Amino acid sequence: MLELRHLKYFAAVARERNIGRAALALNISQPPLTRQIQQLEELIGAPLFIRSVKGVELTAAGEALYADARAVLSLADLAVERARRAAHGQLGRLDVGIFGTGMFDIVPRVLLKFRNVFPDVEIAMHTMTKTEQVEALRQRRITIGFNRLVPKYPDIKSRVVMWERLIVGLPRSNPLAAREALSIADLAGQPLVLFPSTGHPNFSDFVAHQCREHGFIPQVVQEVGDAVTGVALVASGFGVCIVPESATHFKASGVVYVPLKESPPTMLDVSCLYLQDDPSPILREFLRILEEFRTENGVTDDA
Amino acid sequence: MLELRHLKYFAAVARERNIGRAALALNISQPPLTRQIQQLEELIGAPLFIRSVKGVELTAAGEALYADARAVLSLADLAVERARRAAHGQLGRLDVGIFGTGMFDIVPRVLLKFRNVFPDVEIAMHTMTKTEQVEALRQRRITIGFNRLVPKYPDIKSRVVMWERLIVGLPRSNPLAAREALSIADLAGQPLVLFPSTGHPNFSDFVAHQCREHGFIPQVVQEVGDAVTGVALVASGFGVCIVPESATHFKASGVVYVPLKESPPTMLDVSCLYLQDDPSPILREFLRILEEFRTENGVTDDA
DNA sequence: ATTAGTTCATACTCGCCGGGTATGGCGTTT
DNA sequence: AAACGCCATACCCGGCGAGTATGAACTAAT
Repeated sequence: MLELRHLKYFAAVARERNIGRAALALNISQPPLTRQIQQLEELIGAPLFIRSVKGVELTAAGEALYADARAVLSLADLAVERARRAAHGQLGRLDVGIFGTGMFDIVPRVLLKFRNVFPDVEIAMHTMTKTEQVEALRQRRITIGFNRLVPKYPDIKSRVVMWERLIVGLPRSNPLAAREALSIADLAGQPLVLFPSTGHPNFSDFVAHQCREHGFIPQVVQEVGDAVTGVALVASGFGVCIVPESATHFKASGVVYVPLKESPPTMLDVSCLYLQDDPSPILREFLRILEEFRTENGVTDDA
Repeated sequence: MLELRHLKYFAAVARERNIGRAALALNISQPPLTRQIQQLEELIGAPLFIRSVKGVELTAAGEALYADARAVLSLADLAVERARRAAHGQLGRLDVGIFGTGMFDIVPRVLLKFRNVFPDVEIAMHTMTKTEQVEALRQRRITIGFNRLVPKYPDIKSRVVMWERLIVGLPRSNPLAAREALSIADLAGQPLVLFPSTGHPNFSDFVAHQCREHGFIPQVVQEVGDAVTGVALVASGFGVCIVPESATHFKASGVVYVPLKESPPTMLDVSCLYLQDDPSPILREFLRILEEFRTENGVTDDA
């Protein structure tokens, strides 16, 4: 049976054009090397070297094999090296579930930090809803997910990546648009655009809850799927909209963003989800990077 | 030390996701397979499988190695196969030295026949003079050469590929251009364009000799390097030109080709040269094809 | 709960084969 | 003729790959 040993020895002899010198280079004695070469020639079914008094030279078959043998040997070395790197999470693929407004600011910053440390890990991003993320995590289609307001699941852990302030998006025509800051109470009676309504608890529920806390029932004029659509509706005068701060990265003409002055300002999380018992070394490395990110930015799990 | 055995066994286990079944497929028993996998894991420095009661599944490192292992194994198989084919002359490279008028007809026909039988042998053609061909053969830069009027060398054998008739190229304005056929004697007094003058014996010497045989001293007006230049000079009225028949493949306006009627017509060889003791299987196969070609066309070594 | 049936791991023996030393054959060099 | 270089052969030893028998851990079924 062909073994890497045969190819390694053969390559040494082909390189040195001399069996004795090759044996020296391989740190073995000459006779066993001769034997291995003979075995290989028998396996191929043709001589690989023509022996002369000066040493050996390659036959056509030997020439052909030499080219391939080097390729096999270096590929085998590479395979071992890559397996080692994969074991330490330095190689492979990180599938990430992302969501609407998350992709504007915080998610790219975290992923960029990760990519800087592990440039050989391919990062694939998939936009999906919260429930899709949970499903995909369980099926191992993604390794981590980013989302907000994540409920507790028995098999899924989560870690807050950052806390975001809430701000109000209004059409420039609205009288409140001129204010320096607003209170949630100021929005009583204003037509509200909410999003999204799927996957409880969600941002929609969260905003409605905040309104009730401040003593009024929100007047919902429209529910949409994502923040971008919401802001678009605000721009065309449908009403006002409470959005996380990162939504301001989405500029829409005719929309003014005004901060909320509640103190401490009402905060909304962006969290990272992952499977409790996923042994992937890439995940472990990612979580390490995430912890660094949290301490750099002073993030804790409480609001 | 890593061996192909490790990769082969590992690939089988990775494919079956089960050590026992993989052992069955490999025609060995289960314990040694377990041991080999453990060895491989120790070599890599990380587990490749996570064992469960249902069987095994790949870790990230295992996943990475599996992809590479298959590549190494198939490349190793390919290497053996290609070495075998190279040993039988079915793979590799045939460097051919060719010369001016040879490339018009006979050389392509022989090489095409060879290519049809050995499509995986790369054929490289190099135009060079007779002396360059001999030099290149000795330095193994070419495996075969084609040429005419090849002298005997101690280390080089030659084999006639075909015999060519001689014909006369004349400008249309020349009175002899109207004849059906010419004798060499008819050319007495005509201005002759000869080629080439390097590398004796050469075609130039050959033609001069023929003229003397027919009782006149040739009146040489110009010597040029190759047949194409010679015919070009004839076209512009420099004189007449004796060329091998295959030169008629080079059409030049204003040139008329008239056969020589000597009986048996004076013949010129195209021969194939090769190194006496070149062991290359490709050369052997080429010579075999060449012999076929000779019997098909009834070629012998005598004129 | 017990049993039967998975799966992979361990313990031990056997025999092949890779690697060692010693030596021989052969051709070149001095 | 002698000395040298190179590869091949002969022979021995020990490691390791492969085999059998058995254990350990867990699941599934009765």
